[in-house]
Amino acid sequence: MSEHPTSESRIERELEKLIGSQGRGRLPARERRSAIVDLAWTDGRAEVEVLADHFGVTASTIRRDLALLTSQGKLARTFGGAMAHAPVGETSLGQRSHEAFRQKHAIAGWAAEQIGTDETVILDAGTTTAHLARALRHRDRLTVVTIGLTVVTELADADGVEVLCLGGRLRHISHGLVGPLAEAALERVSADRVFLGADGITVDDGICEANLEQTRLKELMMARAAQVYVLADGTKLGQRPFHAWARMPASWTLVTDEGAEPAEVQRFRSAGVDVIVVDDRSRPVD
Amino acid sequence: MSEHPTSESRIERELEKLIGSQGRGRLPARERRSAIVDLAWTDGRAEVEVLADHFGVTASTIRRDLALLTSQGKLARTFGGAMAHAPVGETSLGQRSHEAFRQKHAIAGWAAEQIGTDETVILDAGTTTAHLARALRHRDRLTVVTIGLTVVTELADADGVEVLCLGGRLRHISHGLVGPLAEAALERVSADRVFLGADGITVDDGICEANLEQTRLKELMMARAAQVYVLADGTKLGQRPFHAWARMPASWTLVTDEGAEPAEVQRFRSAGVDVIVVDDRSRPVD
DNA sequence: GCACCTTTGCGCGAAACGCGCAAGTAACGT
DNA sequence: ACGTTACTTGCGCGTTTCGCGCAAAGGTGC
Repeated sequence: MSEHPTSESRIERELEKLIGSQGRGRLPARERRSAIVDLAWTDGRAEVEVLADHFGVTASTIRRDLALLTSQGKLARTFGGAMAHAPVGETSLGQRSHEAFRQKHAIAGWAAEQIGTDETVILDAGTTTAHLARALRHRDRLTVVTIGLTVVTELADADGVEVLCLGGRLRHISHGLVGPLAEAALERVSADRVFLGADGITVDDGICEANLEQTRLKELMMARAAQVYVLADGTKLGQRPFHAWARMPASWTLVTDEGAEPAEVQRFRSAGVDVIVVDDRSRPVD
Repeated sequence: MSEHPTSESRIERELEKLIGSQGRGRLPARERRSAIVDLAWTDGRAEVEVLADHFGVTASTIRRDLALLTSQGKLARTFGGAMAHAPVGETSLGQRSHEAFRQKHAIAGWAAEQIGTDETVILDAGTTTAHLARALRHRDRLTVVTIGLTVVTELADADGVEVLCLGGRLRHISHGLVGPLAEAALERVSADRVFLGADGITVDDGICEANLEQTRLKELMMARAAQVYVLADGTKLGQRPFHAWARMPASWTLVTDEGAEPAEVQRFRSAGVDVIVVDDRSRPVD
């Protein structure tokens, strides 16, 4: 148009101030960003153009905001805008379980195949059992009893699965329930199978955990199920990271992946443990 | 180069087939898409170029795949690629609570202010109480007792808050726990305050819910707390969507927003109910 | 063998991106 | 009160990415 497109838009901005095109003045940057997160949370996603229009700023500004918020982990950037960043890993299995996704997925896959229709299974807390829960989402006529928040979350919308959540105090680190309430509830149910996770597992002492509250619960779960499985990727075998132990029953099954030391596997087999080594590769996701 | 750039790349493709540049042939479309989801889940995100290179197809194909998978809700599209889609609305408060975000947020904000240090509060299941839980995330020296899965999820990483999850059978529709296990656990705790949600609330009959299992639980929760609050946005007042009712105690507080009918509010006040009407606007998020 | 559907590659115009610069604004110290 | 500093915003511009349409290739069933 004229010689100075810049000065023209400056005039527009002046006018904007005077007449308040967006009404009641513009929000400070900080509030605007907070509001963006708000909006994104409200309807899951927010588009750049819409936001720019809504706040009366240019798309550039919105993009900068989104870049900032993304770097802060409050949002996730998409093509035309951003989406509410459900902190994958906090609620579900995400970054947290990146370590050994394939292994855990494969182990969980094998475990899921063992569970028949109309059975009742107990699932421990932990990322591996969360994978198992995920594998059970589309199952029908199945009852899952659990102390794991991640497990419940995975099955929250699995209409075909009956989910029984034992109560208890929430351990923020593991997202599992522990304490008297869990133990009392456990006394009121029994199951066909129990699938346990483990911070470490040895032939001599059994499952290793951070404290006795957890190991006690694991022992109780084992006592309430006919068949006991321990799901532990190869790195857990023979490890003793803590000093609380859950003793194993006479008969149980160890499910691990090919990353396990053959010598370690042999040690378990020699002790009469039924050891399953699943193939990491070629197990489709969903 | 030559007159036909197309024919040149066709030759390249021919060569690709013969020498197997990507090794062992190309995956069928269906498997490739599955593998893309797998990869995205594994490391959280996947870039178009990387995927194209990995599968030996063009970026166009990958984009089409991503578009398809996005429409199926399996992935979320980002600028240079895609990311693992943690379905926000399923786990936490997302689309589900879209309806009345501001109202619920404001109500929850007021409720949070009532809770003092070292108190124990019972939180019902529901989106409004989930908002309340969210408002309590950064609190310290506080015990939250709940039957709401969304509440537990919100507080899963709130290290300062002691979370006691009552057990029970999971209602997939409301993400709440019900049944004998929940009732039994409730008998073992009491609290300073209880915050209840409601599908409908009337002066004469009290809280309206879909079935007696829930209303029974609500009555139990009310009996276990010194102070009773019902959090219900304006649209819930006077509503009778179902036919199961929870009777109210002699003294209780109704917390609603300005969307409530003044006549309706007056009806509650006349009946001796303590009614709080919070301001929807100007309550910062987080 | 043929017709039909799906998948793939490619080109091209449109959209979105982000970087750098300049101008404006708020906070702070002297 | 004034200047300095840090921050924010708008704009231009080159770059990247997107997605649509078309034609060829591959697969399937009659």
